[in-house]
Amino acid sequence: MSTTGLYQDEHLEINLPQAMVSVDEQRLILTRKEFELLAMLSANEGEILPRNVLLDRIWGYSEEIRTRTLDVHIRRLRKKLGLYGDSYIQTIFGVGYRFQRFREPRALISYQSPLFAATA
Amino acid sequence: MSTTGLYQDEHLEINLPQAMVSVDEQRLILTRKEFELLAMLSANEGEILPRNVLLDRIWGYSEEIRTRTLDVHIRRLRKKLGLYGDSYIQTIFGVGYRFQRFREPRALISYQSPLFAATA
DNA sequence: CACATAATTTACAACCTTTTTACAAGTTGG
DNA sequence: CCAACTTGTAAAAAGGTTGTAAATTATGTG
Repeated sequence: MSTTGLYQDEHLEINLPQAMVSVDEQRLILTRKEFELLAMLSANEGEILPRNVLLDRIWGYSEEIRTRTLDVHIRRLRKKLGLYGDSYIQTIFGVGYRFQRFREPRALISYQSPLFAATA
Repeated sequence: MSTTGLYQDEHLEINLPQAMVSVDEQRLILTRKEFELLAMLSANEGEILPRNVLLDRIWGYSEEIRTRTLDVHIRRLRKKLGLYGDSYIQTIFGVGYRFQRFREPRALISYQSPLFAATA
């Protein structure tokens, strides 16, 4: 996301200054925490945000606090993002989460190494 | 809304200098407070106006004053705006209110994942 | 593979905010 | 002074937000 606080791609539009988010032209109603979470993630597009950083910045929680609150909020956010939820918000196992720009799904390409090709 | 103090769309027309508001060509009779509220909101189209700002600017109330006056006036205003009341004046939970331009409702698009499409 | 750890998911309860209704006091104009 | 209108408040009802618990599923490691 740029420093203007705007993000836009084929499906998703985020306007941080105006606190507006749309998916496929459809306005999304986010709660404050959901919005803060998406804001923080998308403002750092492509960067991995560790759990403890998110919990600190958004909740003010220190490391000692054991909670699943972040996970649940991630879930709610993904759900509201609909079809694309999982594609925009990636889980980095054991570390945190990352927002990534939408990428058109590509057909998978098979590769058969000539080295191991069966001989007729 | 522009700096001219005019707002107009498919259904609603607001003329601040002349203090005239119409919905679907029908003149609306607003009380002073209702008008001030709509004026302030519409003059800041798209912007979230926090409760405390509205209460300060329109009522001169400081933060300490606990009152539901704003909510009740919002209600009366929405009611006079008729069918579109809720669409023009959005509630930002825990924050305030926002005036937004009318948006034609869009038809929802169904999506059938090819992965789960029934095979004929 | 078995185990430990992490994340996902669902459901729920507590808490807080807004909405709605009704009423009473205040105001205005004839 | 009366009638109609405006305004603010109280209180109940409705609704939204948030964190947690707990069961389930996924992931990584030896």
